[in-house]
Amino acid sequence: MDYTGVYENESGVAVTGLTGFCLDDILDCGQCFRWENISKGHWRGTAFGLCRELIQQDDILHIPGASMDEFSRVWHGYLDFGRDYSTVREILTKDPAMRLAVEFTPGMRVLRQEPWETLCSFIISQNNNIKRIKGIVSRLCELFGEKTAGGYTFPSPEALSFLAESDLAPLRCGFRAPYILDAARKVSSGEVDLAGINSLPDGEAAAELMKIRGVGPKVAACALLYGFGRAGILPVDVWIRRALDEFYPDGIPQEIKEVCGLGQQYLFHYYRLRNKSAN
DNA sequence: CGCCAGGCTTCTA
DNA sequence: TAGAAGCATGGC
Repeated sequence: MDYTGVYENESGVAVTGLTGFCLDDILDCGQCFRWENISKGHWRGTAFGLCRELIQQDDILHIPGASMDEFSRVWHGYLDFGRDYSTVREILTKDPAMRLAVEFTPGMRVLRQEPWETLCSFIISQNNNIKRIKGIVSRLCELFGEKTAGGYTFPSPEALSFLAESDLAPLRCGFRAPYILDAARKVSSGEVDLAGINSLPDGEAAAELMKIRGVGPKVAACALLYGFGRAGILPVDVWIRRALDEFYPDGIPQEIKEVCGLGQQYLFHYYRLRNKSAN
């Protein structure tokens, strides 16, 4: 367990005794696109239709407005508290290159996001930069999501399936517009069965997602890792490609394969920040 | 201004 | 079947 207690008080929920948890690293590492930074350790965003602030002060996470029930239904899973990251770090640090990445941001975690939102967001991510991905996703939610207290939900595949390509023009998402619509239509019709993904092995799960135009190996891998909790799947983008070439010319060591998708998140963040000034 | 971005589809040899 | 070109848009 990566926390020792959860309490509800008049302002919301507090998660105490956190270890291996750094909100700033978790929400600003390219795995999610709907969180806005207010100040250090303080973020606002929407997940599972709930607009909340997340505030970390040392080893305490505050979620104003949340209830105990909401925490166990939504945030426990979203923040991946069901997984013991001290064990994850222990496995990853067996490998010297991965040790560098883990020690760089020991508080990294991989969120467990909504499957459809994750798939759609990473369709938008292709050949794109994180700043602009956030803008497109934000406009998508404001235009086609449902208004909630403080924000907007991520639009359902059904809602998007009725749209024409011209309706998506305000998103300014370029060549990705037909991909979004194809995904929405295939998911809402059941031609691509998101609910059934969980019962498929990795390869077949990826193949199911790749029935959608604009979904290739990388987008499918991201959806499976971030949206379906497949810790052993490793998305390879341009940054990870460079890191793999530098650190693992002979492939990923067998001993870390079961959590290499999680390792990828530490590595992505480490390598990107090391080889760029920032973003 | 030019290069590039959490890639994919299509064209070409 | 491998490799390159083309793709919209805007960040830096």
